[in-house]
Amino acid sequence: MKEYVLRAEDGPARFRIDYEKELNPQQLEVVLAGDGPLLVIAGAGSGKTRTLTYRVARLLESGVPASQILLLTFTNKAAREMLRRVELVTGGEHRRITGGTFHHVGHLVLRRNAERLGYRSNFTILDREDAKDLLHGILAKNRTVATCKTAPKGDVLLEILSYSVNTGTAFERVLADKWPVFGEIEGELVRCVNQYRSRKRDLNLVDFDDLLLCWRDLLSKNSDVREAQHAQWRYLLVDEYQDTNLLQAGIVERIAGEAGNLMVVGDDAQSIYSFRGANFGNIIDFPERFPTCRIFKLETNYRSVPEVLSLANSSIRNNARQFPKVLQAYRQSGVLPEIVRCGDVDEQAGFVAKRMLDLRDEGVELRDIAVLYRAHWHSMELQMELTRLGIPFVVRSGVRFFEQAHVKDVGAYLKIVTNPLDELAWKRVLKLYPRIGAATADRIWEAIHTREHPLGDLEHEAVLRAVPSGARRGWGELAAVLRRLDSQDLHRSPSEMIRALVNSGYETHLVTTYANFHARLDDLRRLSEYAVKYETAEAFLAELALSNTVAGREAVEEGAEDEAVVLSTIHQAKGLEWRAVFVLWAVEGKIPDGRALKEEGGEEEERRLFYVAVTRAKDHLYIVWPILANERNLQGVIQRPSRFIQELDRSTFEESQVVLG
DNA sequence: AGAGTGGGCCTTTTT
DNA sequence: GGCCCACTCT
Repeated sequence: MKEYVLRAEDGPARFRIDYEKELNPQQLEVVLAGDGPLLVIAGAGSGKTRTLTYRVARLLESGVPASQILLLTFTNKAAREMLRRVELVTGGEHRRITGGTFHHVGHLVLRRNAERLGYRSNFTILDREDAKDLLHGILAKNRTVATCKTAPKGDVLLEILSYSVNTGTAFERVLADKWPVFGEIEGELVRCVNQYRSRKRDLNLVDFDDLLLCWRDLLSKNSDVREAQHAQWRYLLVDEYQDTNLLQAGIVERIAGEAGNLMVVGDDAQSIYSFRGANFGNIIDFPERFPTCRIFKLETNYRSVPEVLSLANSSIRNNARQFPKVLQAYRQSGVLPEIVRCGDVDEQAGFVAKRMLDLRDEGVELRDIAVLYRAHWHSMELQMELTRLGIPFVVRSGVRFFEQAHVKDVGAYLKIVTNPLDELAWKRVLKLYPRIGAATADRIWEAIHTREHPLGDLEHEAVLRAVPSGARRGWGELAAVLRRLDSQDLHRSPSEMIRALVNSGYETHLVTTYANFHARLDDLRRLSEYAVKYETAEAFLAELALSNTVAGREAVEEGAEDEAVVLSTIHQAKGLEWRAVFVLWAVEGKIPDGRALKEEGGEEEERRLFYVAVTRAKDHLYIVWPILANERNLQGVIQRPSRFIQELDRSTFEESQVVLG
């Protein structure tokens, strides 16, 4: 288990920084500000990370022990980047600060206080797919729901529940407001949700939301815990505050206390996560919640040429709800953004690919180019075109690395060994063997989980009775693998466990099941190497569940994207920048997304998303849209350019049209 | 009865 | 690519 109590022997700082030289006056003010609550409104590209980094350095320099600093970010990537830069600035002193996503730190807190919350400390974390499966199973067993025509599927019910948890709204309320179609089976759905909650407890499982919920409740109900954490983390810094939800704000506020040293940084114009409960009000109302707070603004943009910035400003001006601020360009004038009209989807892909090659000839490296879009599948045609032309690319969307079947399978074996009551893991693994499907898996699980020592009784008569004769051989193999993984000679090392698993049968499964087994085997080899960092399977599994695609990919295959163009959803591009950015599919229905528009405040959120997309560009910005596209079963439907294009000031862009030749 | 396979249909964003 | 359903095979 990773402990979050860090070095006790923090000494005085041994580095010197010339803050006046490194920072602009606005940034400097933030960095040198004294104790108490601080709100920093940081525009896109205004050196937010830089400011946070120097603020941390300054705290260390003035004698604050690293162990008293808690740095909360939104993504793993942001966390790693921040800690790396702190280390750089402070001269590489290995002063460990508690840093990570809310979920990550919540996990550490929960491990430590599991018993108090009614869990055993070897609990495992459900990722989205696991949680969905668990709910699906409960729904399928409910007669009323199963026979009802308009019943939610597992993933929909999970979304409703998650939204209710993250916004602190009663489940029934969310159901009535946002999913009225399910009104008639409300009572049954409530029952299912309650079953889901108790199943998690019985099986020693927590989902993503529990990591936050348990933490918040722990702080609310136990003044001793609150005081301990308040004393431990005397300095809290929170990045991307505009995307935090009520739960997260509650956690931070409880730890910091009313006059605590809480610094929150964010940009209301870049709030794009309200669909999962992010609360705009956290940042807007911060001054009211913390009456003694001081407010700072960072308004100089260092990233983009003024042309890109004018376009961005011209767009976001159309939003009513925002902090007034004027973002100013620091850089010299460059080229105007281009809005490119293409004949159809293939031309759109063709244009982007060709322009990429031109840019490369002009000296822009491929890794400095990104294509951004609203939804995963919007990049399909482009991927084909890039493949055809041999242009290397990495896709930062779609199926996540850690969510691929073979990675999930390996995780499931490890989960069984660490938490033999993990029903989902058992069933996933069982179904990998011949002649074992859902029904047989259920029966075997029933026989196993009632044993006092599930892993010790694999060949017990009572268990064997549940295994039909056709499946006996597979069961024998599985039992042997599990005994091997559970044996002491692997030293409980997740890395060795993965290797042992691959060597004792799983490789055969891959070879017989997947055409691309070679790539998958490579993945597992890298996964095993990556796992060396973790001493216990629990720690490793938690990392698997809490890491997103980007982090996972990068962690596992370092440097693979050195020479490649990046394809990403706009959401995943937040906080990043490239010399050239293409915004794909800028048509009504895609950007803005048709469904998102139906949500309250949907148009403004979609506009902020557009704003995030365009402000990723440093030098070159292309907004591309096709006139014709296929929709459902209709071919060649005429598209309308995005309203976000139409409302732009005409002087902020140049229009062009694709002529293929 | 239950395992396995193929076709049809849909596709928001994520810790 | 994922999910569901209908169909066939054991």
